[in-house]
Parts: sequence; C-alpha cells; structure tokens
Amino acid sequence: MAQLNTALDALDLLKTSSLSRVVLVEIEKMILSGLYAPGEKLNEKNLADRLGVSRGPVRDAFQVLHTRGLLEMIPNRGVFVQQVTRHDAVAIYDVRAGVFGTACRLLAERITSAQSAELNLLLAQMDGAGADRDLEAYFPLNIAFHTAIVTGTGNAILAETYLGLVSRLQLFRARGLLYGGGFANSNIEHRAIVAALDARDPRAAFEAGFAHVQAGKARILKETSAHE
Amino acid sequence: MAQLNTALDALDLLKTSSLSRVVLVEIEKMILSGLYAPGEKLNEKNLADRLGVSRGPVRDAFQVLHTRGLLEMIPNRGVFVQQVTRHDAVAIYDVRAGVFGTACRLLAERITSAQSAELNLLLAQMDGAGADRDLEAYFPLNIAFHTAIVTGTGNAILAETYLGLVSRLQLFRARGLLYGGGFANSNIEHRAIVAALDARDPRAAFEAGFAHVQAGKARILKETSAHE
DNA sequence: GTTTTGCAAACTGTTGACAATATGATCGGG
DNA sequence: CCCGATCATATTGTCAACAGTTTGCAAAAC
Repeated sequence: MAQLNTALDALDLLKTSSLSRVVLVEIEKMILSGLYAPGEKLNEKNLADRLGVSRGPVRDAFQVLHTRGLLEMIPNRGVFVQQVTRHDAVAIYDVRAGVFGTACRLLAERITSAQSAELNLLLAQMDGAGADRDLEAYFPLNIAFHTAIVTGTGNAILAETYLGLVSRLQLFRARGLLYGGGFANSNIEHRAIVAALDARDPRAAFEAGFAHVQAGKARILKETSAHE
Repeated sequence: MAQLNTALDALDLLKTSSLSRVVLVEIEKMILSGLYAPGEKLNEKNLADRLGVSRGPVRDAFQVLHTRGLLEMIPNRGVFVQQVTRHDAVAIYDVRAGVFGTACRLLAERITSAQSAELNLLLAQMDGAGADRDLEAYFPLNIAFHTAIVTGTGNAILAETYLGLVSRLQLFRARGLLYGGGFANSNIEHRAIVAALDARDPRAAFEAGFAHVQAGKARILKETSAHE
C-alpha cells in the first residue's frame, strides 16, 4: 500500500515535472530559505551549472518567480531577489489581512465539526508552546493554523492567493530578524477567530481574521522599526 | 517638457520591453479578447511564426500566463486556454469579493475629496447610461469605477491581485453570453459603496464592496444557469 | 589627482537544432 | 466488421551557439 502510494506519487510528480518544474521548486527554496538575500543577483549560467541543467529551464523558473513577485527582472541586466521595503510589506499585509479575513468569513459559513476540532487542537498545542516559550515549536503550528483555515474553505484560488502573499512577506522577514515578541497575544487572537468560526458568524470571523493579520503587521513593524 | 516626457516614456517602454514582454502582452490580448476560446490549444510554433519570433519568447509568455491562471500547461502535451468552470468562477468571485471589499475598506480610511468627486462623476455617468439602456457605454464606466477604487488605495499589490482575478473571470464570461440584466441594481450598490466611502466608514465600505461583488456573482450565475 | 574614453570580458536575449514524447493513421488479427 | 498493435508525423522539452548589451578596468587627457 505504501509502495503503491509512493509509486503514484512518483507518477504524479513526473506528470507535473518537466525539468523546468523541478528547477522552479529548487530555486524557490533557495530564495525563501534566504540562501540568496534580497537584492542579490542570480546568474543564469551559475544556477544552471549548479543544478546540472541548461539555461532554458532556469529562465522558465525566473519568469514564474518574477510573476509571483519573488524576483525582479531588469532587461539586459539580469534577475535579482525582490527587495521588499517596509512600505511594500505594509501593502502586502493589508491585502493578506483582507484575504485571510475573507477565508475566515467563508469558512464560518461551512465549517465542519472535524475542522473545528483540528483548529482547537492547534490552539491547545500553541498554548503549550507559548507556555514553554518554545518558538521553534510555535512557528510551524502557527503556519498550520493559518493554512488549515485557508485551505479549509475548499477555495483553491483563495489558498493560492494567500500563500503567494505569505511567501512575498518572507522576503521582508528574511532580513535577519527574530520577531518573537508578542506571540502570547497572537494566540489570544487565534482564539477569537475560532470562536467566531464555531459561532458560524461570518462578519465576526472576518473581523477577527482581519484584525489578527493587522496586529501581526503592527508587531513586525514595531520590531523592525529600530533596524532601519 | 513634453518632449522630455515622451523621451522618458520611450525609454521606460524600451526598458520593460524585450521581445518576451511584447509577445506576452500580445498573447494575453488574444486570450482575453476571446480569439482563442477556453480549452483551445495554443501551438508554440504557430504562435511564434505568427508573431514573427522564435519559440523562446513564446514559451516565456506561456509561463507567465500559466502562473496568472490564464493558461493550463500539460507536460508533453502543450498549453491550453484555461477552462473556468462554474465552480471555479464561484471561487474566483468569492476571493474577488474579499479583495474588492478590502480595497473599499482601505480607501474609506484615506479617501480624498478629489477621489470622491471622481467616483461620484462616474456614478452619474453610469446612471445616464443605465437610463438609456446603453450597455456599450455602461461597461467601460463600470470597469473604471472599480479600477478607480482599487488603485485609489495606493496599494499596487492589491490592485494587481484584483485585476488578476478579474482577468481570470473574463475566461468564464468569454463563453458567449451577454449578461446585461440587472445593471440598474448594480448602480444602486455602487451608490452604497460611495456613501460608505464618503462617510469614511471602513466596515460599512467593506460590506458594501463585498456585497456588490457577491451580487454580481449571483447575477452571472443566474444568467448562465440555463446554458449548462 | 580626477575624469573621461575606449576596450575587453561577461552576461543576457534570441535563435536554431536535437532528443523525447504524444498523436493519428494504417495494417493485421480476431 | 471491429479492435488492437505498429509506425510515421507532429509537437514539445532541452540544449548549445550566436548576437547585442552591459559592466568593469585601464589608459589617456585634463
């Protein structure tokens, strides 16, 4: 059974594969992991050699990542990791707040008991991590919580839009800061979201989700204010 | 001075040009104009010859348009104009409602009297077109109204996100339907939006904007229900 | 010593060619 | 007469080479 699954996975992977797709994923990881810093130049031939492919697939990946807002392309000059200024980050956060709030609103109209249980479990786990001041444990749970809400709506385009915004914000955070403060407040806001979802109150859910992201924005801006 | 501007414009145009960009815009126009129907296959070499370029720039454009959701790419099979099902359209409308509502909310916090005047002018013009039952005049005004709100926020990423969703919806409408009914109601909703904006009431503005797009969704779905 | 001009190396944009895969028709078998 | 296998054709995926532009250095002029 496990073998069947891996075989199917491999088949599926090959289907959507084509060298270009593999290269795309690889370069995306490099950027989001911070291996290439914002503003840094990406050399086509370098990357191609490094990945053991020709320049073609690399250029394909560049086009996609440029469209997703992760790369800047300057004609005849090359591609650079997108610089996300403080001003840009505010703009992205505002859109993200609206999209996430919308996800909460839509989910409130159709949430199942299983989904509610999953979210409440994540809440408890985050409380635990918060009590231990265990940031390493908190972050993945936090991401899982937001992802569960966004994908829980069953709206693939909503999820795609949201995750795209999040990855763009990664480039802002990637400038070497820790942003740990105030994640106790963060989970309080999470509880407000789940409360509105469980109450099946779309408007309250939107407000809670919107406010949560806006509060996150404020926390990040406050922490980074000293750095620039 | 005018000469300086045109010179700068030309320079700017050349800067963002590169054959790939020209090809991209051209193919995008072909798709959105309905020259290629949803589901139709786009042949690389055909398009390349037709545009007088090699396959490279065409492939670049394909990658971008695929990322924007206008094309479907199947490995070793080729690219096709994205089919937007009824179900997809609902999903896109829901996201669009949230993004547009967010635009209204953000604009309500910072609207200028000049912006308000512009919107009220558009309202009056749309009333005129509505009274004459002049659909040809109404549509561009309607688009201008929404665009003015979205760009009026000063948030480029919000505008980009919104316009991307609208272009994807174009593929749903492109299936040869007229969707004229109920644009009297539409302008009533527009007035509600402007009222909330003028009152600088973010929450009311969101609700008005969100409700307007949802009402638009309902109108389209009703009109297309007979066709499938 | 500073600035400008010219040159060389490197890189990007584009093209054409080769390899791998899918499509469609023809032929053979049931 | 219908169905399946085989082969030719067409199309996509990948690569390597060419042309045009930019960049950095060095030499010359001021």
